[in-house]
Amino acid sequence: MADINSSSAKIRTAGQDGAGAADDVREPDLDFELIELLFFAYRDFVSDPDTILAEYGFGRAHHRVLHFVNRNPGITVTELLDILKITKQSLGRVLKQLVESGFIEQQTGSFDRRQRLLFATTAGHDLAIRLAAPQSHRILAALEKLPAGSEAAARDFLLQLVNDTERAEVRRLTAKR
Amino acid sequence: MADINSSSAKIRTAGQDGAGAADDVREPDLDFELIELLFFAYRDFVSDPDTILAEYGFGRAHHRVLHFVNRNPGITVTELLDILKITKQSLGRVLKQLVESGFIEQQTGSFDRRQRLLFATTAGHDLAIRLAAPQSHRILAALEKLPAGSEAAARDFLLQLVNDTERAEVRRLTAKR
DNA sequence: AATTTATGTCAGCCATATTGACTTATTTCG
DNA sequence: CGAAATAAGTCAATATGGCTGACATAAATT
Repeated sequence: MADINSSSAKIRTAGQDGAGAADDVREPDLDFELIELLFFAYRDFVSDPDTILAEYGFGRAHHRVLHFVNRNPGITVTELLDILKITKQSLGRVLKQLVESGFIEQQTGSFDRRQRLLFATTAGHDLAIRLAAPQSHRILAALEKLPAGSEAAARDFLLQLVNDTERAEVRRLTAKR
Repeated sequence: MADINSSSAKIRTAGQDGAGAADDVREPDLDFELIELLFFAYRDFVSDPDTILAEYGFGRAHHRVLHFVNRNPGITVTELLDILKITKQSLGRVLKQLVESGFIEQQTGSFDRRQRLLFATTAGHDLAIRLAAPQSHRILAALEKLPAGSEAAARDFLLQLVNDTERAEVRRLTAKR
């Protein structure tokens, strides 16, 4: 293997040139710590259900859809799209698979017959609970190691991270029960 | 459009049948609230840099690679794979693009000449900062609305969400400066 | 009656991830 | 020294989950 970059151009190094703080790597006004912790926490948090999902040939997209349908019985397709922030086509594929495999059922709306209200079947509910369990255990295990009030603090922090325009809706969806 | 599911099978509904709490939707032992808040917070948090990335034809994968290279000058490919938890092939593609477009440079390791140490170029550093800025602003704006101590509480909570096996390493990577 | 809305679907494309096998260079170890 | 292990790069094939744009149908609204 030949050497790479033997004539090194302008790269940034971590000091050690004895010239003082001229090439300081720190960027003190940016909260890298929380940026990275959000990445690492989410990385491990979403990986929990993967082995369960693999049993059914499902992916994380199926998980998200099933979760919010189970939690919001009778939700419409449009409402689901607003939550997931994906396109109709992207949702359509996984939703169809969940319906065909018997985890979600559709009912024509009684007020507005254009709507297809979505419900988890018993199997869908059971699977949603199985998928939520390891994530919930991870959260509760974390909170057990932290002082009282940490759950409320975490809730408040995460809610404030949500877009201003979405916060009321997210509060409604998450805090209702 | 024909009706769907006119002969409805076993679906779960949200009460309203006058039969009491027999089909209660709540699952009191699962922390759905924090599960969902993590989803919503992360959904909006990672969307911040998208428009900047689109300027360069990059995606979120490029962002993650550039971020951790910029923050860890001289990181090896193996270390980067451990952080991102993706395969060598997945990393290879985006890393190659970042090198070819001049945001990351490689240097042969001096101790171990098999290694390719990764560094952000000046352009890479500048882009990494541009990408981190809206995420950091989102975090700081959230913390401004919350009581003192919320930053430490958020940090502690997120760190505890990380896998036990990874926590020490994540602490080392994030808390170092 | 015309328009808007909710949903579904087609065709195609792109980004990002996977596995498994294999190569090269280099280091480490017996 | 020679064998084995390691770091990195690459190949081919495949899957998932996003996207756009266009179009169709049914039903509600104006």
